[in-house]
Amino acid sequence: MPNIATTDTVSNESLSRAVRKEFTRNHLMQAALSLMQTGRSFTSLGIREMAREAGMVPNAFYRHFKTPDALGVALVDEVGVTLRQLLREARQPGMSSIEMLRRSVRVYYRYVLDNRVLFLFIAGERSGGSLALRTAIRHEVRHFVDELMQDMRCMGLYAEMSSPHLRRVCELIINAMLSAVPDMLDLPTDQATLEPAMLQNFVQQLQIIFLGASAWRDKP
Amino acid sequence: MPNIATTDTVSNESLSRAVRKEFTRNHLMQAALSLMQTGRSFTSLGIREMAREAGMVPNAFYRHFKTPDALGVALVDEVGVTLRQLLREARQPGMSSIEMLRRSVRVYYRYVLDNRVLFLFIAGERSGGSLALRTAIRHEVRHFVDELMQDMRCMGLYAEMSSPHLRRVCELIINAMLSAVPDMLDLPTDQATLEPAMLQNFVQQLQIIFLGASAWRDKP
DNA sequence: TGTACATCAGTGAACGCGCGTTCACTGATGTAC
DNA sequence: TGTACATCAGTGAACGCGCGTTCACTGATGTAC
Repeated sequence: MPNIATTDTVSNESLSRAVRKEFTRNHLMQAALSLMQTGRSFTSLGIREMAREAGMVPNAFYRHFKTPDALGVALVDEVGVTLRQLLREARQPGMSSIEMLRRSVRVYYRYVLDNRVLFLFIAGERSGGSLALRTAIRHEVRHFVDELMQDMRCMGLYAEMSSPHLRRVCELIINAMLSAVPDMLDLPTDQATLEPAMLQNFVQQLQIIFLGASAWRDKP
Repeated sequence: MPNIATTDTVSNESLSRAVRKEFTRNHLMQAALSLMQTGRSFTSLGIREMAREAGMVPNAFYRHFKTPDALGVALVDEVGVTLRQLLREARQPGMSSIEMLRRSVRVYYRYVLDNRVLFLFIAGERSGGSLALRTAIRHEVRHFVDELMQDMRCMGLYAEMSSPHLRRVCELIINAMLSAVPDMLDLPTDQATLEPAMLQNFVQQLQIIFLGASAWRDKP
C-alpha cells in the first residue's frame, strides 16, 4: 500500500529506474516553481539554478530536458491539468445566477492566492515567454475555454446559443479571469482593504459579460 | 530651423550637454526596443547588451539609469504616451455603432502589427516583469481606460451610466484588447488566412461587452 | 538461480564566455570672474 | 571678451562570478542467457 506522502523518503528503496527518473524530473519542475515563488520569471531561470534547487549536479538537467524551454512546456501541461480540474470542481455545486457567480469568483480568488506561483507562471509567460511557451499556454487556455463551454452546456445555460458564440463568451470570461491575476497578486502589497472592492469589480465585469451574452441570445 | 530627421548627424555640433545626454538616453531606450524586435523579453536584456546596441561602453549605462528596471519604467511611460495618442486618433472620426467598432478593431490590429515590439513589451511585462514594471504598466493601462471613458462620455455613449460602471465596461474592453495581442502577434507564423476569422471573433467579443453594457444600463 | 554484460541516471572537473560593477581617466561643455 | 576652474558624459581596463556545455566516469538497475 503505497503512501504518497512518503514517496520521497523511500525513493532509494526498490523503485524501478524509470520511476526514479520520473521522480527527479518532477523535482526539477518543482524546483522551477520554487524559484518562481520569490517573484522571478520562468524565463530568467538558468539550468544550473534549477538543478541546484533540485539538489543535483548541473549537467544532470540534460538527462530530463533538452532545454529550459522544454521544462517550461512540461510545466504548462502539468499546471494546466491541475488548474482545469480545480476550476471544474469549483463549478460543480448547484449554481444559481448572481450568487453562484459571486461565490465562484471568491473561490477563484482564494485559489489564485493559494497557487500564486502557478498563476504567475501562466499569466507571465502567456505573452512574455518564448514562442513555444506561448503556444503551449494558448493551447492550455483553449482547454479552459472548452471545459467552461462544456460545463455551461451541461448546466443548460445559453442552450439556444450557437457554439461559436458561446465560445466567444467563454473566451471573454477566461480573459477577464487571467487579466485579473496581476491585480490579485499585487494587491497584498498595495492595500488589503481594497480586496472587497476589487472582487466586487471583478464580479460585475463578469455580470456585464453574461448580460451581453443574454442580450445576444435574445435578439440575434 | 532644426530638422528632426537629421538630429543624429548633427549631434556633435552646437548642442547643449543636456540635450545630448537626452539623445543618448533615448538611444538606450531605442536599443532596448531593437533587441526586443527579435522576440527577446525585456527582462532578459542585460546592461552590456543594451549599451552595446546603443553604441556605447557598458558602464555608460549608469549615467542614464540606475538599473535596467528604471529604463523599463521610462519605456512604459514613453510607450504609453505614444499609444494613447494613437488610439485616441483612431477613435476621432464620426463613429456609428457596429461599423465604427469593426473599423476601430481593424485600425487597432494594423497598429499592433506595425508596433509589434511596443505591444510585446507591454503585454509581456504586464504580468511577467518586476513589481516596479507591473505597477508602471498598471498605471498606464489605467490611463488607457480613463481616456476611453472620457471619449465615450464625449460621444454621449452610455450617458446615463454611472462612472464606476462605465469604468468596468472600459476595463473589459482594454483587457480584451490586450489579451488579443499574443494571438495577433503569433498569427503570421500560424496561418495568415485565419486573420479575418480572428478579427471577426474579436469584434464580436467587443459587441458582447457593449450589449452587456446596454443591458446593464436598461435595467439596473 | 546465477553470471556476464548493457544501459543510463547522476557525478565531478574543467572550459571559455559574457555578465555586472568598480575605478581612475579624459576632454569637451558650462560657469564664474 | 578672455581666462581659470568645475562639471560630468563617456572611456578603457580590470575584477570576480555564475553561466551553459563538454567530457570521461561510476555504479546501481535491468536484461539475456
